[in-house]
Amino acid sequence: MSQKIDSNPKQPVAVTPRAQDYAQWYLDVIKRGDLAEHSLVRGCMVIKPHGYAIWEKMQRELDDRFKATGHVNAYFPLFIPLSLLAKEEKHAAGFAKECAVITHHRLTTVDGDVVVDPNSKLEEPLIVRPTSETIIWAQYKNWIQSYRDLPLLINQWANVVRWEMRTRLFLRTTEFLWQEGHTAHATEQEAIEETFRMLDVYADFAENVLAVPVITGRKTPGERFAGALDTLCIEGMMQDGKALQMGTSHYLGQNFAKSSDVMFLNKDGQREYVYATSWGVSTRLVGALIMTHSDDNGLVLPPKLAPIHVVLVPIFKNDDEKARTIEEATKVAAELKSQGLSVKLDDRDGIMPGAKYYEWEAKGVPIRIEIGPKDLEKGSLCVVRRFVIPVEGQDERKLRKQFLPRAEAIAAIKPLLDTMQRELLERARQFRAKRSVVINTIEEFERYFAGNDAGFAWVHWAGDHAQEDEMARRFETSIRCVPFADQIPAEAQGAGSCILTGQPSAQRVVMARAY
RNA sequence: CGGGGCGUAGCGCAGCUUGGCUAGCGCGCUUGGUUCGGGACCAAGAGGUCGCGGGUUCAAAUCCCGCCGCCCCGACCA
Repeated sequence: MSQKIDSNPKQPVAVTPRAQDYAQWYLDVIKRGDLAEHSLVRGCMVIKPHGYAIWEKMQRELDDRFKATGHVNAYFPLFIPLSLLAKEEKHAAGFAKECAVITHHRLTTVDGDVVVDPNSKLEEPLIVRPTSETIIWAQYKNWIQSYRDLPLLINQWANVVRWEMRTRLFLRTTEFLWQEGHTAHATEQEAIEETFRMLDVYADFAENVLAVPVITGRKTPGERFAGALDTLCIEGMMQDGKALQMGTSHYLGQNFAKSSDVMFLNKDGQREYVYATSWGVSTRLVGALIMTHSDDNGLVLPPKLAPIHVVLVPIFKNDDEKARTIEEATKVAAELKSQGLSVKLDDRDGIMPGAKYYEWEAKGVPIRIEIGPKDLEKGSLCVVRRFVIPVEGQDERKLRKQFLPRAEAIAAIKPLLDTMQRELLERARQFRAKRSVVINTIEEFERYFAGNDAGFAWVHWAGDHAQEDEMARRFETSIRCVPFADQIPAEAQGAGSCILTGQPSAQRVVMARAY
């Protein structure tokens, strides 16, 4: 039930301000940005071309990084025999509640209705993959004989299905797109190094491409991936102060090698189980992107992920001006394209320039260039940034806009995109810093999360799983991660005592509400 | 699965309480014209199994029964 917030019904429904209703704002940004929509299937979404283009850019960046670290892509089946999934007990138990199950393979017509043919029951049900460890390791068994076959470094881009009870566009849908890396190693140490290496890839990607600052750390046993010995993660903070898990990297030990019986002959001629990792990020990252950078005008994209870097809007009053401004815009577009930029010329007729501005802003295009008759006369271009770091006492819209001599303007675009990329990361860092706090007592903790500006609480913790649940019940918070040493800000360093139990604690953890 | 809400044109809704003319409005869409430096205007159009199935009635979007679907809030999760 989206509510109209525009008093003037003649105007299109704008984006609900963040401050008014954050959840609705998120949905509005997606809608106005033309990123995705609900489908006919409950819990599933349609990723529209603009949203998919962003995902494609993420894929490209990630895939390059995977290749650079020695990985190759492959593809494994969507369906997993039930017995295969069941082999690794903890893993199977972890996913049991959210598996789609295929039980029949044929339809038939009864009295004009198309129904499932009861005679087509499968001997063994198939599970739609919630993740592919089991099916992949069933193959690895045949691929790995010797230490010479290791390491095996494979990634796949795929869809997976997890039958969640409640869904949100991009953040949690029944079907989603992701990549899953599955590697096999001869030694524990090598596998653990891989787990950390890929977490670093994710962290680098998050900060340098998504412009989302992340905390790297380790999940507590209760939050660990089903079947893993260790789960590492990157955690981001959204604009409502909630944490979002943006990627995970798991050290699986020999669990899957044992359940799939994958052994290799080492240099000493002895048979050993191989050591495994798996790691993944999903289309959830699009949600992270939206919730980190976007504003009340709609989507804001870091230039490195923007499907369109620059949109050109010609402004004209008559056919003559139309011809001349479009001609100039076409030239400018060509010059920008030759710099490797992605450029869109919006020469649609019958739409007011202002309407175009709103539309492309809602879609997150970083830079707009307006070209009107005055620019033709002066040999100038009007360059407008999608966002600007506000300056006290100055009109933001004016601040975003600059009139530059043509050549100067064209030369300025790439540096400006770089600047904007940097500013987004910096802005997000500052926001996170502002919404992070060191807390030492449970009373203080309670007050903090009772307020409207809660974010990350750095607290000492020595509790167990049950006590984590207690915290969740009382405050709706969870331990997002046990951060690595280099992630801990100066003011949060040092040992102390657990916020709940008072037991000694070597370091602080990050607690927050989470998506 | 528990609690709440909603299904009427592509989107957002009114109409239902108290059954009745040809089912309406805004946005969007099409065509023509005037416009165009921050969401244009005028005119003429196109577009509907009123979620589905029964029932009551001379007559159902409206009343009754059954079903289906979606959204929101909670218990699970990338």
